[in-house]
Amino acid sequence: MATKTKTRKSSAPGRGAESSANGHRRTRSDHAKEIAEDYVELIDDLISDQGEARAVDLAKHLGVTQVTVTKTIERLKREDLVTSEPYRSIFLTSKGKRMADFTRQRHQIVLQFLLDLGVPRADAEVDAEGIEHHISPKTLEAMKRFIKRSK
Amino acid sequence: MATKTKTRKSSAPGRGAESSANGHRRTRSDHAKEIAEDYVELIDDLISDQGEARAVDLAKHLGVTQVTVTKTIERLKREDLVTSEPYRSIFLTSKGKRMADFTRQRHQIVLQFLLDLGVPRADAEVDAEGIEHHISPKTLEAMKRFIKRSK
DNA sequence: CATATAATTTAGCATATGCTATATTTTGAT
DNA sequence: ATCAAAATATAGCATATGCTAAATTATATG
Repeated sequence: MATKTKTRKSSAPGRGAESSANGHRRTRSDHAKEIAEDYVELIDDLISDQGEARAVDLAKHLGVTQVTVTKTIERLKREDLVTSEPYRSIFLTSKGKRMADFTRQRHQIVLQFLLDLGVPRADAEVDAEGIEHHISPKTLEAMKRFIKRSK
Repeated sequence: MATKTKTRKSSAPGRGAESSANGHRRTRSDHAKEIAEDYVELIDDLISDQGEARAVDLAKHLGVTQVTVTKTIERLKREDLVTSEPYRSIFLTSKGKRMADFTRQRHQIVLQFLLDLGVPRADAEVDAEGIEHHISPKTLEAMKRFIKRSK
């Protein structure tokens, strides 16, 4: 019944095949990790700039409600990235601080890289936020080399 | 009461302030859009390479189960990006095809850019998948210029 | 110190993505 | 044509992120 125009049994697409189960949408936990990086970096910034990190400020900066912040903070607590007592401000654990430091450093490199590449600052800042979570060590090094070259 | 070491009312952190509610984690729908881009691009590739796009192949390439694919395809149908009948293969709508074309073009540019930057191919391929969804038009143009320069 | 305001939490809900187990349909081989 | 295998769908569940509304706690001000 019905005309089958193509056989199913060809297997292994020419291009895009070798990526099987990799490279692509990297499991749900990767997304959660991006969120975690955003949070710890912002918490660290707020502590530096304002002396403390309050949920209300996180909410403002992240563009979400305080409820969302509270729930995400609960997860970050479970993952030993932050600590906080009810109705008090939020602190980073040493693990959280380490993540924040690394994330910020990477962020600065990506931003400077985009600027040196000729991307207008406004766009560079937005894009840096978006792509920083997906930069491998190799790419980060290539970006560093490029920045040095640009000096 | 306890000692308060810092006042709360400083407002406007020195750096990282102007990003308020922007630049950062851009609403849940942005994540859904990334997934959509991955799907339509892969569907288009599979149709080109194998003649048709089956859920089982999508699952294999994306590293998720067929159930997850089915559910996401349901959403993409609602968004008028794909069509499919029960137990049949998946097709792109014109809107889906347009998205796939744009996404693939952008992907190629990002990949070539990373390669020209000196990133090893294996890493470049993984990173391209990760960052391609976060590249603004301005950055894409800067990447194109860089590629031309590298020729 | 009493109280209004601000910040936080709790409760309840929605959506997107992911899973396993099981049922159903299609495909392919005999 | 039958029947086993492959593909797909359905049911039911879990987690992460997001929301509004309402309750609770802390802070600031008179």
